[in-house]
Amino acid sequence: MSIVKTKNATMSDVARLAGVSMKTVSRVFNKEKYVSEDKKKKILEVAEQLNFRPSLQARGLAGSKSYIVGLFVDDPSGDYISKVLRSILNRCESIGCHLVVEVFRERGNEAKLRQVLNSIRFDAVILSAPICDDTVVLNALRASGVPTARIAPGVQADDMVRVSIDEFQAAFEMTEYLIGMGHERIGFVKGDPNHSCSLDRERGYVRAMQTHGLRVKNEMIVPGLFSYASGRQAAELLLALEERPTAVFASNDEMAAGILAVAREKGVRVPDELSIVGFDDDAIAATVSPALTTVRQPVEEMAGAAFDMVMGEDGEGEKILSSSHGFTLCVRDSVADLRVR
Amino acid sequence: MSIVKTKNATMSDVARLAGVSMKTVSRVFNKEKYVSEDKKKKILEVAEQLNFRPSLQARGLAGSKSYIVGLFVDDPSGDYISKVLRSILNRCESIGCHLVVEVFRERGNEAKLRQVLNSIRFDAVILSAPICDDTVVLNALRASGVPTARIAPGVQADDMVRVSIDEFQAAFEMTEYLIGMGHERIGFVKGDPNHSCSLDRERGYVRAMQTHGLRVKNEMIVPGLFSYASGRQAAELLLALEERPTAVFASNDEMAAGILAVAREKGVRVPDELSIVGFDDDAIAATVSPALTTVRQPVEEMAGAAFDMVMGEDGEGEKILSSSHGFTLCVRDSVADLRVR
DNA sequence: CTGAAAGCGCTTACAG
DNA sequence: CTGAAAGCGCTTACAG
Repeated sequence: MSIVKTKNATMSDVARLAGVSMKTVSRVFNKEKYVSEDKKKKILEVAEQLNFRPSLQARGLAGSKSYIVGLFVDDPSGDYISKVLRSILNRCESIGCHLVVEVFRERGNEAKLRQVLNSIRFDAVILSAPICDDTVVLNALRASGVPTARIAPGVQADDMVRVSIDEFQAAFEMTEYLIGMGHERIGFVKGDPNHSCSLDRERGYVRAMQTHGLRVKNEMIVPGLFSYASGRQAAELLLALEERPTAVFASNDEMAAGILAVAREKGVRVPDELSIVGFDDDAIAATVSPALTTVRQPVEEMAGAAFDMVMGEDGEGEKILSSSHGFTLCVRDSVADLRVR
Repeated sequence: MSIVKTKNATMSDVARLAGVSMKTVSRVFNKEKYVSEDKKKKILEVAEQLNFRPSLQARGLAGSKSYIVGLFVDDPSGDYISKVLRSILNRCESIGCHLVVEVFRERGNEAKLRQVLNSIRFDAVILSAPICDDTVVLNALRASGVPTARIAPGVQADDMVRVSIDEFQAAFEMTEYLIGMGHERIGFVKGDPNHSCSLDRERGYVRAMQTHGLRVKNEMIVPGLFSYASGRQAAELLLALEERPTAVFASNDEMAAGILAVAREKGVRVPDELSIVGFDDDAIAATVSPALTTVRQPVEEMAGAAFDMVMGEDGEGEKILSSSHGFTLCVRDSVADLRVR
């Protein structure tokens, strides 16, 4: 019943057995230079034998680095966050640090913020949307001095790392694509208004319509929340219109999938009677049928870049604080070419 | 450029300003009893004013608790893990501890295991499949004395917490459901052989077939890996058969979605010409069209139970080490009733 | 109900 | 290239 819990070896154990001081052992594990090869070898040998690793808690307390990076999300679900997670976890592994995930469901949750920021010392914190635009969070992070990276931010914060794509341009091009396929009555489903990209995407749509001399009707722009369910609701509105759109641009793929489902239930053929496009190239986009034409954004690459920049901030030389990433129009089967009719 | 990083207040700051010893402050923050109400009030007041929270790193080093729980996964993606994550993150928040996620891609990765287990002191570790059956991991965890919970484990380990559903029975009932709908030629797509549930589900299928006097043909059982792509491959095999199945039971919903897509591409009508059922009630199940009939397992409830049990292990009284959860047959639109023909 | 002392396992800042 | 001392911010084990 009472299994002996083998106590971990400590740095001083290693030092003693290797016949050196703790400081020298510390040097080896922190990859500092100025350790003679033979001592280094001996230390590594003893450490291996004792199965020694420096304690995260002890280093975090004693030193200036914590080997912990934080990822703050509003919701840990969904394909988008999965990609972010996967990418960051890979990076953490390769540099030997660890990821702590924290959930901030509502905006400006100061209690949670203090709880987290005052108790854990992070080497860096990465913020996904919409938290990356929560000024309460940003200010607290700034006050605490933790290097911070923001993925797809909206509000200005020039002191923090940011990665993004040109949301406006991507939506503009997608809309132009639809127009190029002969569509004129194009509906638009907005994203969650809490996400700054929602407005950018909407403006891209509007601008493209205007640029091509097409009328932007209010009834053609309906609200959405980035969820499948909200996509379904949007579809109900759009399909109830007297003059139905021939194409709908949903601000993300989940909503596009919801629209697709409703269309099918109502016997509206996609893409023949209704073309549908999304945004993100979420896993769902290639899965539904017809597969969704969408805007692919390189989420993993972006999250990786955010990590690299924010963890490199302390280095000497000029620091890179911002990177803009490319997007691709991913053409699949959900758009009809009206020009061939 | 050089913003003053406001140094966090420490417990001794609070003690000094409140006119008590550190130990008393410590008592308050650890909710120990035997602190007079007035001192407690004063301490809380000062702490609030100083915005004080006990340091995770310091408590972890000094005390027996670390306030860190680990979640080990083989892949952080997918709806299943998202649910696990969400559930555990909720629990962590409510008891004031933090989640560290670690990825173990291959089995028996001793290097990573030592790295993680020797450097971080966890209060508990939660293992998802298939890591929960990796004996190297289990032994290391046992040796380190960290309370461990396993979600849907296969191999025996009576000293560890486990949560599960009756995979065999669920697959049995789903197969019986298909048989009850008049199907006799029922194909089966296996899951990833690394997951113990795969074999259980297959056995449930086989047993149900036998129980109802139906022939289990080898060609009707095809391999799969729980991925959408492997579902597609399985569909190619099954649909190329001279005697096609009238129904296919995929070991999870992602594969079922892949089968559905291939069927549609080949002009095979679902469910009229081919019924398809899955397992998990993954987000994708309700999203595809027709919506998939599937087995719903209460993943969040299971993960929550795992957390509660493993964190309660230290308590006095008998500890609950195992919980079995209910599943539901979730009937949607992907099965044809052959009896009405 | 309260507190003084020691110690957790490292890194820092120095000194050599 | 190497090391001795102090200290990080708490909890533990005692003593009262």
